[in-house]
Order: sequence, then structure tokens, then C-alpha cells
Amino acid sequence: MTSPTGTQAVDRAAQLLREVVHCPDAVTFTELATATGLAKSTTSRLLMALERGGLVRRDDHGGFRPGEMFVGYAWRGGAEAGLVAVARPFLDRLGDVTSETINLGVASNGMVEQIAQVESTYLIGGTNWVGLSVPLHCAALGKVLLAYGAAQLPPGRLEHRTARTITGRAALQSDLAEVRRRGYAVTDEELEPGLIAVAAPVYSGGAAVMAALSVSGPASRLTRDRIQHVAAACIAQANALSAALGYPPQREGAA
Amino acid sequence: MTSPTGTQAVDRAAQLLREVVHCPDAVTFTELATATGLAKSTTSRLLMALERGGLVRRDDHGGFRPGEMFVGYAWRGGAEAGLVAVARPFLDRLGDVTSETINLGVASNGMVEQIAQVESTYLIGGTNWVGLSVPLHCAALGKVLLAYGAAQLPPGRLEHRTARTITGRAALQSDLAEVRRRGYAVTDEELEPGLIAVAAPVYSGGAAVMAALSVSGPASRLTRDRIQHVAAACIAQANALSAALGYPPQREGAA
DNA sequence: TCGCATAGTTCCATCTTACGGAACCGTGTT
DNA sequence: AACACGGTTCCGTAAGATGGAACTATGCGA
Repeated sequence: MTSPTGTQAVDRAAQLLREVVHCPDAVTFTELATATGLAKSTTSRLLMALERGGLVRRDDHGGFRPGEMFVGYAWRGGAEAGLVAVARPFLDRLGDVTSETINLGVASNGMVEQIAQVESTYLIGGTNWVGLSVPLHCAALGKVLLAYGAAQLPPGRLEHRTARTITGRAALQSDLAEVRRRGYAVTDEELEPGLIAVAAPVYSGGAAVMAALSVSGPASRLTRDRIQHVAAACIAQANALSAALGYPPQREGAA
Repeated sequence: MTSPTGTQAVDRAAQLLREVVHCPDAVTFTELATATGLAKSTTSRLLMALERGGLVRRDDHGGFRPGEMFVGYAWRGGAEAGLVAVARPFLDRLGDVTSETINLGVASNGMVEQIAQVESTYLIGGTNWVGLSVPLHCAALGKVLLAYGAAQLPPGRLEHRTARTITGRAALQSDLAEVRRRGYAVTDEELEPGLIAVAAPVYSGGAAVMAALSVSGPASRLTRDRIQHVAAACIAQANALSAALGYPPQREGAA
């Protein structure tokens, strides 16, 4: 059994809860019972306890959905603060692996907002960009958000930042297609001369991308070969973060 | 004891979880133990189980915060869907009491978006407005959202809808002050001739208003006296909804 | 540098509490 | 009307949860 140490009631309840919360739409009693392999009676009692605690709610047709505690939390805007905290270890790990500057960004009215950062261990590295917003089309984070539909390009001309900035919409579209194809984005001195960044998508719901994770550094260090390597690491951590947020395929109980 | 029927482990865990989720910032182990009155050992075991289940997370300094399950849910946008579901019974109750059209609205880029509705039982009543956005300054919902800082008035002229629409910013400000003073907003044929509505704020976090609840009907039925009465009912249900979302003062375990 | 206090985890004997099979209820179906 | 299905309640059993105390870790003051 998967009972590390005497608390299987709560573990089982959490298991049920996970099913309910993960599932985009209502889950039925029987689905829960079979999914977790618990006896009907046990399932019933646990669900009633969860309901009592406001963790689960049953809709008109008996389907289960996340309860007031979840809804209240979401409305209180815990999301962003929480994301940063949940993401931190993954950023750190990526920082350890690459030694470069790591950023987590989300779309915020037509720009990328960087919401968390890990400093490079090199002397030459990024300054602190947290809170800073940059245009979508010339940042690796932004390209990812655009490519996966987490942001829409604002109307108007695409701002010209460097000689390499992509300012044509058609050119940008084909670049985004490329991003989708290989699973990560690159900006090669398109935002600022000498600055290269790669970014990968963070999934957080069926197929929805909510945030992006990037590695940035000077062109001198991020050579063609190294970009491949860094991109792989970036994708790996982005995926791990996605998993932590709940939504890859489905999960069972096991460590 | 408050154990309705054999599941106190889960009930206690839910109690702990509630403390953690309700609290805007991290909660310490000891605070939890004392707040719930559980033995240290029990608290420890339960928290470990919750942590294992991804319901709770401990930050660097040992403080407890809502875990990945909450963050993931919030990021998946469960908020809006959930709000409607959680709110439904309150809307229904308000509908029963007033027999008028009930709406739940949130701010959405400079407008009020109606996200749920209960139809009037009268033949003359509102049509279906769900999904419809109306200007903030001439809707009762919008005035509430403005008055409590849940929405900002977009720049530019205030659209003129009827002879009574308030189009002066100063006049609107004093109306909003009035809203704050008495706790509810009224639009008296300011959006559409013959349409009167009252609305009250839905709190969902410390002092933050996230949504508003309204009662609308024809001027013929919503007379001056009746408005008082309806407003009281509206406020009552709005408060009840706020409570359901978690955040009035604090709660203890008791039915 | 060394205790001491504070904070949290692990142990363990006790017995309460959760378990699951079966009986039971309520509803929608043919 | 009788049935199948989905869910809740009952009840004896024993397994899991409990809390006090012992123990470990960490920070604090002297």
C-alpha cells in the first residue's frame, strides 16, 4: 500500500479531491470510486466529509466539482502569488543547470510581465527584470505565449528594438509556427543587442499555456550548440512545473 | 464534539486547510495547532498528509500556504466557472424573495459582464443578459464595482444612454460615495428607460470586492419603498455569498 | 562556545475511528 | 410494476489514528 505513515484517510480524501479538481468538468460518484479503487461506503463517507469542509460541491445532477474553498481562493487572486511560489524550485533548478538568468513570465495586457527571476551566477548576466513588461514579439517568453495562444498581439506596428527585431507580422507568424514545431522559442538579439534567450511553455490546464519559462544570457555564452542544450533543460523544467500545477495527462498515487 | 459521523481525520484536515487557505499570508505550524486545538503530533501528521497530497506547501521559513492543487486550479481559470456555481443558490434565493430578475456581474475590461442570471417570475421582466457587457457608470452592478474599487472607469466620455444617465465624472463620484455610504447602488432609468436596478457588493478577500449582485425590474414595480426592501434582501444574499466564498472575518467549526 | 528555549517529528501503547460488506433507500427505466 | 442503478446507512471488526512523551533540529542569548 502507499501509506507512508498512518494517515490513509486523509491521503485517500486527497486522492479523491485530486480527481475532482483535475477534471475539467464534473465527476460522478462512481467514477471517483472506481478511479481510486475505494469501497462505495468509504467513498461516500470521505466525499461527505470533503463536502462538509467546503472542498467539494455537488452540482444538481450529483456530479462533483471543486468547492468554495477553491473558488474563493481563485477569486482572491491567489493564483499569481501562488504560481511564483510553486515555480520557484523549478526556476532554481534551471538556474543550477544553466548558470544563466531564469525568468517566469505571463501575459499581461499585450506585454510579457516577468513575475519571477533567478539571477545568473556569472558576473555578466541580467539585471532584475521582475515587474518589468516587455513587448511580446521580441521576447522569447512573449513568443511562447503568442505561439500557444496565451496572449494576443496588440494591434499596431511591431516595435523595432534592434536590427534583428522581427517587425513583419508574416515573418513573426512563421517564427511562431517554428516555436510550436520545436517546442521552444528563441530570441537572438531581437530585444537588446547581445541578449539571447530561449523559452518554453508552462501548461496549466488541458492544452492551455498560462506562463512561460526562459533562460537568458549574453550572446557570447549562448552559442548555437549551447542553445540546444539550454532549451532542453528549459523544456524539462517547464514540463516539470506544468506537472506540479496538475495537468499533464492524469496521475495515480505513487512517489 | 463536532463529528457528525465517523470521519474526524478528514474533518480536522479540512479545518487545518481552511486556516491555511483563508489566511492571506503564510501560517505557522504552531498557529495552526493552537487555532484548531489539535495535539502537535496530530497536527504534524495531518499537515504532512496534506502536503503529500499537494494541498498545502511549506515555504522556506516553515510557513504553510495553499498547495499546487489550489494554484493549479486558480490558473486553470476555475474561478469564473466556479463562482457562478457557488453563487447559484444565493441568486435563486434572492429571486424567490423578490420575484425579479437577478444578475451576478464582474468587471471585465472597463465594462460589467453579467455572468449569471435568474429570470423574473413576472411576464414583464428582463430578457437574458448573460454574457452581455454594459457600461460601468450607468448600471447598478457597475456602480458597485466602481465604488468598491473592483473596476476602473475607462478614460473618455461617459456614454449617454437615457435622459437620466449620469455623464459627469464629479456627479458620478458623489453617487459612488453614496453607494459606499449605504452599501448598495441604484440605477434609476439611467441605462434604459423604465429599468431600475439595485446592486450590492460581493466580497471575496480581505476588503476586496470581486463581483456584484443585482435585482432589476421595471420602474412600475420597483417603487421607492420596495427598493429599500429589495436592497436589503440583495445585501443579505450578497453577504451570504461572500461568506460562502470564505472571507468575512474568520470561521470556526460548527453547524 | 556552550547551553537553553523554541519548534517540530517520531515513537508507542491505547482505543477510537475508519473500514468494507451487506442491507437498504430513492429514482429513473423498460 | 418490477428492475437495475447509484448512493447512503448499518454494524462488527481491526486497523489506523491519537496524544503524551521522548527525541532531534535550529536558533538565541549569555
